Formats: sequence, structure tokens, C-alpha cells
Amino acid sequence: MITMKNIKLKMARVEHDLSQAELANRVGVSRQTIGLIELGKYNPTLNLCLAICHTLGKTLDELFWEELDNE
Amino acid sequence: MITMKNIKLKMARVEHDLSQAELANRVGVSRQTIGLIELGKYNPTLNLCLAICHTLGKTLDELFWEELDNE
DNA sequence: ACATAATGACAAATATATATTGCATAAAGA
DNA sequence: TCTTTATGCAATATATATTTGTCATTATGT
Repeated sequence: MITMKNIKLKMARVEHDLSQAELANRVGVSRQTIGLIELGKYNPTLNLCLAICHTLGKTLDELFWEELDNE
Repeated sequence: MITMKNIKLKMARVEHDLSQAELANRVGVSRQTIGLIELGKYNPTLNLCLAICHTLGKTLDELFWEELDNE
């Protein structure tokens, strides 16, 4: 469960001028879930990843493909 | 939770001459999990998707993009 | 300085991904 | 045939993703 911060997700979200709560709303999950994914403390499901991608206009590879560094 | 069959995953697996059980072994999950993902009856976690991708030499987009599922 | 929004952290509860076991069937080989 | 391998299906059990609620802190704005 030791993942890394998802900077790319955070950047894509900010790019759309969305707060974590707003993105969570559009995607249909809780604010905490989005926050934890950005912090790299979560292992989201594929469907959630896809929903985030569609909301932010990005692909899976663009947002979730190996961010291999530590925080 | 009715998803579409993941044909691309099955093709990539067969391309590597792996059975569901063999792929499951390498990825560290049960045979049923792989089978259900291929049947589109499951919503795997990102880490599992990534493990499958690395084992089969594919990216997330190549194996898991655009099988549109409901909710 | 004060207010409010945005985020991080934490715990307990719920939902669901995944494991485990077993059984059924079809295909391929000996 | 007989045996083995591969796959689907189903029930129960476990692990973990996700929710809900609350509080603290850090911006950001007035």
C-alpha cells in the first residue's frame, strides 16, 4: 500500500479549477477518497480511475501510469 | 456492475501463451480473479491492473481503456 | 484580524474486491 | 475411453476500498 503521491492527478484537477470535493462530486465518490488518491495512500478501483479520467479529459496512462518516485 | 468482456486482456494473455491460472500466479492473485476480469464481471484495483500490465508488457490504456461500464 | 474554503488526518462503519473451496463442462492427448 | 488442462459458476470467508463524521491546519479573501 506504499504508493506515491499522484501529482499528475492533482495537476489535472487544478487545471480544471476543481477542488477535491468538486471532483469527488462529479465522479461520485467522497472527498476523502480523492484526497487519499492524490496523497498516494490508496489503491483505487479501475472504474473510479476511469471516471476520474473521463471527468478530467485524460487517459489512464496520463493519470495513473507508474509514478515511480517517493514523496 | 455489468461490465464488458475484456477481450484485449485475454488476447494479450494468450499472446504470451499463459493460462488464466499462470497469469494469476505471476500477478499474485487467484485464478478466479483473472477469469472474472476477463469476463467483465469485476472491477479490479489499480495496483492489480498495473501488475497485469507489467506482466504482459502492455500499458493501462492498451488493456483497460474504454471498456465502458456503468457506475 | 476575522471569516471561509481547501486540505490532511483519524477512527469506525459499510461496501465490495479478492481468496478459498468445490463442482461442472469442454477440449486435447494418450 | 480415460486423464488432464482450461475455463466458468457459485457459496462462503477475508481483506481492503470507500463512506461518514469530526477536528486541525493552511491558505485565501475581505
